[in-house]
Amino acid sequence: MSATVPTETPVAVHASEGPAFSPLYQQIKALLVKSLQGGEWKPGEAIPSELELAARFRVSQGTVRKAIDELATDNLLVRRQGKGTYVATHAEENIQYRFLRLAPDEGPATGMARSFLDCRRIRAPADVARALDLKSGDSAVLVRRTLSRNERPVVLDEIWLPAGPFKGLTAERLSQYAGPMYGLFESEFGVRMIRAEEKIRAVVADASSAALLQVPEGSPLLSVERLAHTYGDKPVELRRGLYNTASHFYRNELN
Amino acid sequence: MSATVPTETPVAVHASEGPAFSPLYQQIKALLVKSLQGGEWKPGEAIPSELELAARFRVSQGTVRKAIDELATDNLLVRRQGKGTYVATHAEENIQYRFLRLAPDEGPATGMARSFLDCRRIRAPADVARALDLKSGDSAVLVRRTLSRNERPVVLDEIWLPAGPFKGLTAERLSQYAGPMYGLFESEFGVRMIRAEEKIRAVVADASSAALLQVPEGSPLLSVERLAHTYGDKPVELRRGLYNTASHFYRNELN
DNA sequence: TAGTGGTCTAGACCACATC
DNA sequence: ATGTGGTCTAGACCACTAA
Repeated sequence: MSATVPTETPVAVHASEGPAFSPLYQQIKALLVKSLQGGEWKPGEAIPSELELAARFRVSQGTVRKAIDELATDNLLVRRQGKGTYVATHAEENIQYRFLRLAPDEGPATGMARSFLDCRRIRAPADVARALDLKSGDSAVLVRRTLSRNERPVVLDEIWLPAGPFKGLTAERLSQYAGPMYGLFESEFGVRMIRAEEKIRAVVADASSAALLQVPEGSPLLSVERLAHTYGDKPVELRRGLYNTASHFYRNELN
Repeated sequence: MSATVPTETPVAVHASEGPAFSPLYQQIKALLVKSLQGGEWKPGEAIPSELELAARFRVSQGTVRKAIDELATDNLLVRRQGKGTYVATHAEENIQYRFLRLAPDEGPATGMARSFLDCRRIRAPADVARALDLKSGDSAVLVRRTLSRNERPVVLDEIWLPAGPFKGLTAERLSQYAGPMYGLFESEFGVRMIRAEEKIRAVVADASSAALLQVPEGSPLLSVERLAHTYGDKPVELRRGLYNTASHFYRNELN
């Protein structure tokens, strides 16, 4: 128990060592990320207390604290006063869709009904392969689905994933899983999404999109291309969404 | 010099005082915001050193530090190692448009050419009055302008401001001012924008928008409605933008 | 009551900018 | 050489949670 994790190799000290000085707490932060990435602590679990980590890394509590603080603002960890610090998880999140910024014009932002159209394995097109860092010819999983509110489809998503890490993903498993999709990815495939970039444009609906979203062909739609990354800024999901913004809007905060 | 600012009334101590416990550093933060709002330190100027502030508030440097840290992440202050801590300003910002999230598909994100269409004083329509917390019948300033890249218009903005604080704003002053518009608002009218929310939709161009943006009528455009706030979360600008996303996109980061 | 994170302090020293 | 912010420490005490 007390010795399962030996005192870590003391990190490089903060003496002037020529190039690339890095504060102790940044080094601790990197070590913690490594442990998270390596699965030493699983999503939803508590990590050791600050004092334990301080002993393990041979630094003061304050230094560990600063490292954890940054990981908490990065949403990799969640602090709970009196209880401990936990690995963030998509599974038990109150917010249904952590990255979905779509809100209804009126009424509460209730959950939306999912409907999976298909889930196929195909060779990744060149642009998808480029975005996901795949070699040309590598196969990918393509999932298509809609989200509806009040029986009306609002979102049409086309989700590209590298086939390797997502072996065994089927439309059935997607339908049966209750929580958010990223929760499934995390618990079943060990891929945790931590950050994403979106490129947003206005486009017009083509015939097939119009049919699926039940709008006239040529209607304006919001095109949202999301590239989601896991640890180490590795891109692992390319999601192309079309949003009907007739009674919804994409909300953003600028600071 | 040393006594121009007397020791501040010691803040409420952190004894259990029934309802609403607030950490010392939060109280310091509030006091600093008050000084910023009151103009004790102007945008671009340095605030007193951490040790000076610690003496003034009768707390430790670490407590002042934590308060300043939060104000820095809120973009109200800017820390410069070895020099001091400065009041953030829109005037001398490297980034041309702090809140504009539009990026070109190709090429660098160079500055865009502004062109002011008009600047009028009119009674605020009901929806604008509601957004800006004006009484119905209050007058407002309406500025219309375009932003162009490579001689092609990309953005058409309709900017609503409360007439009171912006007395004396004319199209001419807008055209003559070199920097970003928020820099003008800050230095000439004492209104500093701190935070904004945007609601984004896809729409189609009507006749007049299409003409100004040089696109066919019915083209898809990104509608970006921005509500910008100053200190105390007071809304002071409603900006309705139409973006041509044929060769540009709205970029967003999700954490 | 014990353990956790949260706050606050005082002091040392480092890195950076300026004179 | 001086002054600024940046890092790190050690220790005290508070607030919250759970047994």
